[in-house]
Amino acid sequence: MSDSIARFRRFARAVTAEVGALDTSFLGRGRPLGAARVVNAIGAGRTDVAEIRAYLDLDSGLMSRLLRSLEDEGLLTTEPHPDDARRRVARLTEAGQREYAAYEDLSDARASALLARAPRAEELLRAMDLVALTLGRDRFAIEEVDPRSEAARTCLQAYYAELARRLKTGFDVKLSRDPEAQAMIRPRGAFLLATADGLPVGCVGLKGRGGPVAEIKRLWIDPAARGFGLARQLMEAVEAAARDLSIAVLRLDTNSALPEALALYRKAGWVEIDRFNDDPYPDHFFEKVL
Amino acid sequence: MSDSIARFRRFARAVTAEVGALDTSFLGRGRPLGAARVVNAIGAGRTDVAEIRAYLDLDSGLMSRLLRSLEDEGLLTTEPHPDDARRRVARLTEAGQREYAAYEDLSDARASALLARAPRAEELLRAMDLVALTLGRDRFAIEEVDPRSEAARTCLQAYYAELARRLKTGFDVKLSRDPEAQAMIRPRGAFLLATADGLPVGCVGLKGRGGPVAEIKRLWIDPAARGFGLARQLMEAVEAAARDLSIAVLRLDTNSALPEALALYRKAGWVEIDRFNDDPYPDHFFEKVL
DNA sequence: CATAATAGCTGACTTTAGTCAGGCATTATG
DNA sequence: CATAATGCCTGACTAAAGTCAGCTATTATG
Repeated sequence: MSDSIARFRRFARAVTAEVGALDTSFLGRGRPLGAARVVNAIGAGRTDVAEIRAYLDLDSGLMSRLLRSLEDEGLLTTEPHPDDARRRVARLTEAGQREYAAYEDLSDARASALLARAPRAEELLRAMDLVALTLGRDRFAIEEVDPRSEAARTCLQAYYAELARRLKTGFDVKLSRDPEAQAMIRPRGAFLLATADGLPVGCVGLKGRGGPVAEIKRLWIDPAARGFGLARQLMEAVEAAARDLSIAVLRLDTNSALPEALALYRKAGWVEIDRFNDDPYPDHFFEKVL
Repeated sequence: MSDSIARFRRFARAVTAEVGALDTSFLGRGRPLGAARVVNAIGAGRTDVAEIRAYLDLDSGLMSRLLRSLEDEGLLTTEPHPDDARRRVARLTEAGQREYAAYEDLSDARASALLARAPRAEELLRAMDLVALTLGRDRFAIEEVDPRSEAARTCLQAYYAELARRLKTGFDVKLSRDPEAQAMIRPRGAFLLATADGLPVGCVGLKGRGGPVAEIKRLWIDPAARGFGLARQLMEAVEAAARDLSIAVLRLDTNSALPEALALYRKAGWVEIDRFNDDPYPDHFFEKVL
């Protein structure tokens, strides 16, 4: 398949040009690229000098000089790290934050200009998601969030939409047993969100009733994030959360129109049991003793 | 949709890291990036010095010095352009070709390493195609080729596969009137191939019988290249080719399962006519007087 | 508590990239 | 055929990036 390599490389050429153009636009703010990158790294939350150095792959001497020049410009201040006075942390001043915002605006403007001229923007974004997640040096992060948070709701909406698409019967949340949020918040339950580079890419809910039995609900992975073992990671994380909440037995229901989910549960040691609710959508029921 | 911007930018971060890593790997061959880029540009077929300069956006002084240093290394030779002695053309020596091959190997290795770790490589490539074509600074090129050439056959295979997928009846080339290649080669007809950055992305055939009436066949556009008006461009090009061959009347048949094709023909001034063949697949017939 | 390791800083570099004015052939143009 | 324009070259820069040895202050370790 040398053709795949040619296709990959056509892609690489196209994005190289795009990346170069963005760098050039950064120069427009009268500061060399190295300094601009430092401002952006700090603005993005990388405050530890060593961390920035590792991220940007800079020599310590060069890093030091860049910090000094940005300090002279009044864009940042440095101070010793509270836990270790050998290390330093950098912080943007107000002027620095304005500069960072200006760089962000440049990037945002490029992004929206490009999206605007794309004939099928949503399809393009899905493609970009897949590429970003495959190339991504950051792996996935899993955190516990409120199921009513915006990120959680984004995932849930996508989950409902996918069920509606894939179940032969369609899917209407109102007809299903929609767990109220409290059941998926500690101390009764939990709701886990998986993110990649800050954007939500998957979720799973643990719906408890205060007793030793709880249910796994709403396991969903962004199509672009499938194939990386994220569902398994989320399931492991939610089982850990359940143990933490002293849950002894986990249950879940699912539908045979979702074969990848069935396969996952079977492989992860879940055993099939009889129907335990009268929800109209599921046709398979599983249990796992922790 | 500020979320789209966030998604775009996650993509940009991921590919920036990837691009940077490739550049770094180029440095491993003991030559600054500028010089490496020149070697690659020439290796890729850009021999004219002015053309390389425009492509890499280099100052004439800098370009000159890079050429000189590569000449000193024995990687290339320059000579005056045969048509215009002010211009120069650069040519890689054998040593230069070996260096170019080494750079190509580095790129290929990165590409295949990345593709190997992608869980769904074909889906990833489709995504990359779409991104590359949307960002691509090079627009499409249309050229006349032999319908039996490899690139043409790639398109035709994809065309047949798509018909098989989209027609309710399925599609079997053998049951259709497959024009023999001679009918799509001058002087009887023509076959046009659209490429993007060297890779085939669409085709159209003009099937003539020597008389004033000819048929348009095999119009196909790579899904990743749809929405850019390429079908219209190909139709215009094939009409021009038909005029060039003194064709007076063009005909074509198509199927209502391909609504975008029907819309295109109607918009381009084609008028619907009665069935003019007994091919089992088409259910719509069009004509255009040139 | 002496010693080693770590994080960052400074000075003194080199290399790479980029800029600009002027020059020399060569080619186009009125 | 004089003049202008073009394409490339050279010299003489400046700016940015990257390297390296040695320094100081701090923290970890046996």
